[in-house]
Amino acid sequence: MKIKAQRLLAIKHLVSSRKVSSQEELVSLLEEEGFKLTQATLSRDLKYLKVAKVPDVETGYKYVIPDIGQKVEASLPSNEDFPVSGVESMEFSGQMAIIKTRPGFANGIASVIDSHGPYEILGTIAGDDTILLISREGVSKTDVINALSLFMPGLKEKTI
Amino acid sequence: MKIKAQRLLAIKHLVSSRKVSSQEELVSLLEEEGFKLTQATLSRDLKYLKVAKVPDVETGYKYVIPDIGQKVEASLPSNEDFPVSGVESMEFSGQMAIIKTRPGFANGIASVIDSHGPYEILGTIAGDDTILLISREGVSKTDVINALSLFMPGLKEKTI
DNA sequence: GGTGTCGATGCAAATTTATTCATTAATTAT
DNA sequence: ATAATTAATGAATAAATTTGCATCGACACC
Repeated sequence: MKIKAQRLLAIKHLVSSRKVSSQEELVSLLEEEGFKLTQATLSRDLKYLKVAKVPDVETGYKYVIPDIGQKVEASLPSNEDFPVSGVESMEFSGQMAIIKTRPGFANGIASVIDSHGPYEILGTIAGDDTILLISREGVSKTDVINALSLFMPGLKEKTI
Repeated sequence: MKIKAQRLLAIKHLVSSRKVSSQEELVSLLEEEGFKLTQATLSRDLKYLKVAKVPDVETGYKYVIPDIGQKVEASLPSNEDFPVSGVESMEFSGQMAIIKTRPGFANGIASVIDSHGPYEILGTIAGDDTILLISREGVSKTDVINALSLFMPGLKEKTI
């Protein structure tokens, strides 16, 4: 049906161009554009479009269009276990860990860790061949290793 | 009762390892792992972790951990309250603090901190976008924030 | 022309999720 | 230590979302 297709398009456009925080709000916006529908229908539309509801700092919640090709890490394509090959060792001290890398690799590896941004890791700082990693309070060494292992398989074997 | 951080980790793990389709379901799963909490708390946890609810063909809906690339906030603010404008966030862990900055800003901001040399701050180390700040023993988190706020107004709002 | 099927939709109920309020526990300041 | 703040949480409630059911209109077929 013609109207529905246009409406879906309008929904996509609205959702991606501004922060919509509830379905009722979106119904109003659609009405301003000449679409007449109820929230129930919108719920079905959003499900059809796979629009997700995600927490947002500013507005509490917002709807987002699913990203299609997003699994890119620009600088390190198609080499998933590259990072770990640069790691020489990993050792803990309290809630800190020191990761020794091959010379010059520390920054690259740290940026990989940062880009994955695991909840467990508060932050990292890299020198030339050493990374200092600070883990969040209440997080165990095992937690850290597990979190990193998700994208750095084999890391466990490097820990002392 | 276990610690909140552990619960957040458990939530993260559960959500990423299976398709959870409602908060009540997740409350049950958490209970099986020994966490006792209500749906209200879980709602807050999910908001904190920015876990999104997304339509799923199999289960209707599911929760997903936020993906890496979604920070498309490419706004370049004015230098009015430099250097705090370069600060993304500040978070404490024990007597350390991790300050996240915009890429490349860490050294500049750290040197500003060093040049003011507040008594409360033992020292800083800067990477590219992260500063590790070590505070003196006996100094509270608030002390640190207050000291820094003297020349970095608005920093308090950046702390997590 | 009837009649059946199907997709779209509204209404209202059911379900799910978010928030308010009050209380308690932690942390920090005096 | 004691007071003052701040953070965490549950119970209850409000708000938001999903869904069952009935209807309507378009189309196909007899």
